[in-house]
Amino acid sequence: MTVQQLTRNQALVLDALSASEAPLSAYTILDKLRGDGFRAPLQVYRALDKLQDLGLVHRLESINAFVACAHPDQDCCSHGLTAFTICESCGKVTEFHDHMIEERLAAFASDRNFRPGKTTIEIRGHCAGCA
Amino acid sequence: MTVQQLTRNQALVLDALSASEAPLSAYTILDKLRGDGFRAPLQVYRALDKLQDLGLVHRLESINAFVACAHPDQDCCSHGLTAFTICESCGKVTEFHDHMIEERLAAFASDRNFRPGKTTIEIRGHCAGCA
DNA sequence: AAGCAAATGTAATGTTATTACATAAGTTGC
DNA sequence: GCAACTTATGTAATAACATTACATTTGCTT
Repeated sequence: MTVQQLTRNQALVLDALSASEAPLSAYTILDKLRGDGFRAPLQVYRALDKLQDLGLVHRLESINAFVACAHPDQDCCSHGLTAFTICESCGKVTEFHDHMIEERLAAFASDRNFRPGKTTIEIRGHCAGCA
Repeated sequence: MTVQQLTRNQALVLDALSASEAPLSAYTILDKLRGDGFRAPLQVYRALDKLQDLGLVHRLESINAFVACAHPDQDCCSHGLTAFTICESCGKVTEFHDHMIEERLAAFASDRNFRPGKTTIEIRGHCAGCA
C-alpha cells in the first residue's frame, strides 16, 4: 500500500486533507495538527510538497489551498492533466480528467515549441447544491 | 478609446504592465510606481481590480502576478475563456483562446449543474527560446 | 450647491510561503 | 557496527502577497 511509505508528518497531513470536505490552507492544516505536535508552517509545507510529488495531494492555485487526490491509485493523477471545479459557496471540489482538453493543450504547446510542465485548470463557481 | 476612461492610478498600473516583458507582481508594480506617488499596496490592488473588470489585465493565479491583456480590443478577453503558457525561465507569457476547450469545460460543468464563474488555465513550462 | 458613487490615501493587519541553520532518522556499502 | 550519504525534522526569522478599516477627495448628476 502506497500510504505505508509515508512518514508520520506526511500521513498526518494527508489524513487531515482526506477527512476534510473542503480544501484546506496550509495554515489551517497546521492548526488542526497542533495537537499532534506540529508547530511551524514548514512542517506542513514540506509534507505537502512530498504528497504532491507522490500524486496524493493537489494544490488549488486559485485559492491557495490543498485537497487530497480523488483517485490516488491511478496514474492519471500524478502524470496526466487534472482539472477542478471549485464551489465558492461550500468549497466542494470535483476533480476530473479530460483527454481531449489535454490533447488540445499539448497541441498548442507543441506548435510553439513550448515544453509544458505543470498545468492548472480550475473552474470557480457554484455547485448544484449551492445554485 | 477605452483607455481614456481610466483614472491616473489605473493608467499608471496598466502602463507599467504593458511596458513589461514579463508578468509583474503587485509589489513590483508598487515599487515601479513609487516615483509617481504610489505608497501603499492597496493603490496597486485597487487599480488591478478595476483593470481586470475591464478586461485589460489578467491575473496569473499560479504565480501571483499580473499581465496586460494581449487583445484588449476583443470581447473574447473579458468574457470568454483565456488560457496562458508561462515560461518559468524568462517569464514570457502567451495568451490564447480555444473554443473547443471552452466547450468541453462548459459541457462538464453543465452536466453537473455547476455554474461556472472565472476559469483558470495556465501551463507553466519552458518556451522555445529557453528550451 | 447638494447629494451620491467612485476613487484615493494611509496605516495596520492578516494570510501565505520561504530561507537559513541545526539536528535526527533511515539506507547503503563495507 | 559504523562511516557516508540522503531524507526528514525542528525552530526561528523573514519574505511575499493581500485585505480590512477608516478618513478624505473627486467627479458626476440633479
